[in-house]
Amino acid sequence: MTEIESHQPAYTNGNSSSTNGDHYKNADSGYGSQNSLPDFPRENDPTKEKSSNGNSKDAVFDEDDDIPWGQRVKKEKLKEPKPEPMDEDDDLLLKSSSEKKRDSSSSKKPKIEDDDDDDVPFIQTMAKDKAKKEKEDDDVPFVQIISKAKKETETEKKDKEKKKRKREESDNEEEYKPEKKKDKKSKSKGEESDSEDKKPKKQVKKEVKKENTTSVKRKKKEEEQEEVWEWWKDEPKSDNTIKWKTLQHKGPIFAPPYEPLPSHVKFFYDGKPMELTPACEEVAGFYARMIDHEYVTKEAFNNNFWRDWRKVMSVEEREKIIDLKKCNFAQIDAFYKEQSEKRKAMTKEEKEKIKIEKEAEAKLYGFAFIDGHKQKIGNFRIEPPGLFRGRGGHPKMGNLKRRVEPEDVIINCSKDSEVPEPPKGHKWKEVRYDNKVTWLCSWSENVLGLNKYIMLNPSSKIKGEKDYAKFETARKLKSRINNIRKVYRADWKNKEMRLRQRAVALYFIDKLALRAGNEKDTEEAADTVGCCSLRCEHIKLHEQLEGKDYVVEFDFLGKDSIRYYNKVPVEKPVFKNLKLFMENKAGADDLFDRLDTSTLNQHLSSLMDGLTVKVFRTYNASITLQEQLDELTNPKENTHQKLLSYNRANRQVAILCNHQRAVPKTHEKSMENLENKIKDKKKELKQAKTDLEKAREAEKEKVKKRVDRLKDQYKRLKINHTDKDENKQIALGTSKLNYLDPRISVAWCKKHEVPIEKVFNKTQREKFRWALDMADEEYVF
DNA sequence: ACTAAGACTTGACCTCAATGAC
DNA sequence: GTCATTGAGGTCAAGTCTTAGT
Repeated sequence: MTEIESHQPAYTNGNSSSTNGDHYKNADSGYGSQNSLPDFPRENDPTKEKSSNGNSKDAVFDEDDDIPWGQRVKKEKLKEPKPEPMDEDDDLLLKSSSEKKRDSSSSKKPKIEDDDDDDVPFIQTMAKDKAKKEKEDDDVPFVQIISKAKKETETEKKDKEKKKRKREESDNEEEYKPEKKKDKKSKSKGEESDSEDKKPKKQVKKEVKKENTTSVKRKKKEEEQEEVWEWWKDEPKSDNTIKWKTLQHKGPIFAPPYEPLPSHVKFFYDGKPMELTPACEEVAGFYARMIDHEYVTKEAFNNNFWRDWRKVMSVEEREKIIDLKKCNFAQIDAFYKEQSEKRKAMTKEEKEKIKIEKEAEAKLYGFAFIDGHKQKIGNFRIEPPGLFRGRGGHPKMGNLKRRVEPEDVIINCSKDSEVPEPPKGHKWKEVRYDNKVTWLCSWSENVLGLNKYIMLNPSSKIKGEKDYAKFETARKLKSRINNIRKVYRADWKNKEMRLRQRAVALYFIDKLALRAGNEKDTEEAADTVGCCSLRCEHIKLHEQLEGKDYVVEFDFLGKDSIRYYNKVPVEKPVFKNLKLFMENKAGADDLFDRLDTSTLNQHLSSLMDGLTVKVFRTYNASITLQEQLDELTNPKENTHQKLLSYNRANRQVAILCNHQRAVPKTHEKSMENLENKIKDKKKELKQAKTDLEKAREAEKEKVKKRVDRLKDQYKRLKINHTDKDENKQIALGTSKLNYLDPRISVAWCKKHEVPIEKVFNKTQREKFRWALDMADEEYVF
């Protein structure tokens, strides 16, 4: 019999379902982040000892540090709430003033060098003690930093040289120009409008200009290779339903065919080896490869797998294999593990060979030509078959995701382009010429029946333009937000329930950056919610909690079944309305029963062109970054310290958006290691200081340098430690990539003379090329 | 008006290679 | 050299929002 062991999951968050109470366990292991806009003092995470002693706002509770949050609440004296009719105007006036507070409170935020921890966001307080010690050694010379910077630029140089060599090698093979010519040819055929012609002309002009300069050759080569389409310098186009004029590409790369297992690798049924047909064996292999994963401990996963596996079995197999528990996949599992070990152990040459092959493939299939411009494709490989890995309590987890054949694939390209060839002996499902969409290929996935697409990379014009537009909409919201807030505040006392619900929901969306919360099919997806789909069971109302009035306690599973847990003081009319909405309802009833996302979005678009729920998330994320950067950055500090501030600002956004990440198992150990290093460094530094005192005059200078160097190293370690610790369960990447107007970061870098590479990696720089080019240090979101 | 499908963005997870520590 | 750690990049699921269909 196979061991279907109950392995410890590698990651612990996200997989709890709301029905079994698992997520409360998760909460105790540190997942409740307290998030709201920064103007709300962030409460300490009850689950972390470290965090509970830093924030003086919560000083009342210091004595209770070890008491679970829930119990603290009981300890609190419950003041009798004054039942006031919510419709009264003075009631609302009261809120307006607190709203004002919200707008100005941000200026109260402390600088990080400030010793006073009042108001420090909870995560920052975690490293408070250490940060304080750090302050002793405030004046550290720049020597080390400079030398490190040098090192980095040197490696970067090397890197560039390597790349250049590569480029030069490949330069002869493929030229971009012919494609351009082709494009022009097709244009001269008369299909294209002349307005479209403007863009390529501009580009050409630029190239010609360069040719007249001295170092023509190299520059030209580089330019051609990288081909930056500076679309943001072009006139904005009038019709954005047309996504392209010409589109040409090579189609997708399919998953390699299944390679049957070598004969010595056996599947065992009921203790006896059993030969499987290739189709059956392949699916068995999918399962075998997941044997270590938490998935195989889940009933739904096993059931779904079992059902689908049986479908691909031959009649004989189906007759014989009747119990999953009697299946032993151990040898198959071992075989695939061995394979991956082998891959790791390959020589440099072998690895290099594979790399080159992949690059060649990417060169051919990884680019499309849009309106004559070469553009990177995002995902040119079709998803391989496997078992569906739905997250949270997804009802379809473990279902077989079948292999996609060319016969499933629709190709989209322009009529006059070379239509990609299907693999030999195959046909495309369809070739269409739809320039109202941006995808190059599509197919329908069998588990949920949804369409999948091959689309362009974020660095492409098509994606970039949209991204740019997104941030422009968010900026427009900035100029309208006061008015919009006024509108929804007024609606809190609207006669119509539906409008009141809308107004309260909008308040949450604005204040907490919640997602919209579309309705979901419970048969097809995990039970997760957003704002509009919140149910009564997801919030608790506290007239008083932790010294604050009218606190709403949120606890629900959001996107990807990530838990959202937050206690938020709200304004009184909101609180009263919530009470009203929940009257005579059961836990599973919708909180906003008269509201859905389309109604809400319709309303929003009537308030401002292009406004949807999502825009609030973008707006709040970006404005938070900007405010936090202004507050946290100290121009006197060195680059490292500034970067810590940047990360902290970024982190505030990630907290707001509830972007969590699983804490790696190795985290504690890794922190311990760092702490040891810090201790060692401190000793070393102490020694050096003593040496300095004893040193003779001639040697003083030398020893002084050593002390300085050590000081710097010590400090850097500390910063590293702080940053890491604060970051342990917060993921910064998502917000950086999707919510933060990149121009804010670019401007900050310019203003504070921080190299942009420290903030955006290569991919991010490519995606945000438009922002790098556009923003100066004056840029204001 | 309502639902379903389609298109596109957002998001966590995962792999792998580079790097650093020893 | 080995091993652990990190970060980039890739993967693909899960959202949002729009559009099409009835």
